[in-house]
Amino acid sequence: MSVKQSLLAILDQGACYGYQLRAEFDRRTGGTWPLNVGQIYNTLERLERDGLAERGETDDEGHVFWSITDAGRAAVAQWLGSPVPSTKGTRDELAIKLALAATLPGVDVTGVIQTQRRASLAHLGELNRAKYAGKHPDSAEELAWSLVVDSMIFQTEAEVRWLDHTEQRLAMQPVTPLPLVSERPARGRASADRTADEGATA
Amino acid sequence: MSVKQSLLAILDQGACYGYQLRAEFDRRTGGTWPLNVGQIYNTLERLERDGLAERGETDDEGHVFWSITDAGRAAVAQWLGSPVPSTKGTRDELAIKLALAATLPGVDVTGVIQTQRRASLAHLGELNRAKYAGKHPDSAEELAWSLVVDSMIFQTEAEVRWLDHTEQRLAMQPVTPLPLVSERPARGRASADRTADEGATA
DNA sequence: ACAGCCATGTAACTTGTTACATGATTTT
DNA sequence: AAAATCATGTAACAAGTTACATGGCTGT
Repeated sequence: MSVKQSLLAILDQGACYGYQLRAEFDRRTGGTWPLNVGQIYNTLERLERDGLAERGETDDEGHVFWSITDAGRAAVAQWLGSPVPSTKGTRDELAIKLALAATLPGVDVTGVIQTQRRASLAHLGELNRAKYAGKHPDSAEELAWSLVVDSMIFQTEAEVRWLDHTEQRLAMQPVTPLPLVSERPARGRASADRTADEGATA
Repeated sequence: MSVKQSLLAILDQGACYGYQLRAEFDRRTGGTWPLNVGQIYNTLERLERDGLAERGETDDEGHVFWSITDAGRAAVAQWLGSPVPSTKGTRDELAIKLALAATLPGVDVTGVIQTQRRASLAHLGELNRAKYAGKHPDSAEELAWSLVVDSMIFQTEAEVRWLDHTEQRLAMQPVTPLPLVSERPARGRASADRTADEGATA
């Protein structure tokens, strides 16, 4: 949900045509978010539909220029002024995967963790190699790129730490795998003494 | 892309009907991945379309049971046996947002960072509060839930560290914002001396 | 009777992603 | 002439999300 906003933020600097828009996006993210050209035109039409951008003139070379609307400018300000929406609940694939692996009978959780750990460490190595591959962030482009790489490094490091932490926890307190509940839940309203403890996780 | 796999992994334990499937998923993730009931039926049909699950009998109470196929079992083994795909390039909304904010003229990057930091810390507080809210992970369900919460905590902590790190970096080495390139890129093949340094970021 | 859960499903929609078609221009 | 790039677009698809319709069962 940030491609739309990103393109809009660039459009806020001045009218662009599609291809140029991608170039600007690439330049500012160092290609860390591979953006297909076709996607630009999709997104632009969606922005137009939502009243955030509008199709402008075509110059003599055939470039179709797009500009931002007032509503679009407001959307950019809103985007930059508010934090990234912290999704209540994870959409973290790895966390869910391990939680499932830990509670399903017959799954080698430790094996899953080890495999993941190896892959994450390898990924981390690649990231660090890319980071120090003779590049000194002297230009603004490279600095922006290295910020994104740093973010990936930090996230991956956290992933590894969590994997280790989880492995230790599971070693100390082995999980009894949960089989499928054999008896089906009773129909009708739940008994009244269970309705109060719902908000705990929220 | 893990809902499909998750449901399939549960189906691997035995035939289920839709509603039961969601209950099992919820139980094993502690509701940290809010899964709409309707989504179950969508997903089941997609699994069927892909030959990973198949519609089975309906019992006398009207429950439509689903079971896993051989291909589905293979898919589960594959899923659990291989690491989560490390997307080349981030899809990290926050990283991209900051990279853009840092390279666009007229954006208060520090403000963006501070706002985000406050929000992330608040989120972290909620997570820790939820974690220690009288819950001791004695049951397998609660342990699985607490693993997911730990994952969120680790990720959010990494986020805050990265924000601090980024703020310091930008303070030491201010970014000259990049205006849109005024001259349009030349058409035709790029000059030969730039073709070699593409693979560096990959 | 009514509220509320159990249970199945349908339809629409959002964002992201990929493949393809088309043609102009420019360098080798 | 061939290859590569610039440039615009269309179509289809994948995955997730939400809203809604429908009906049965059960406890208050």
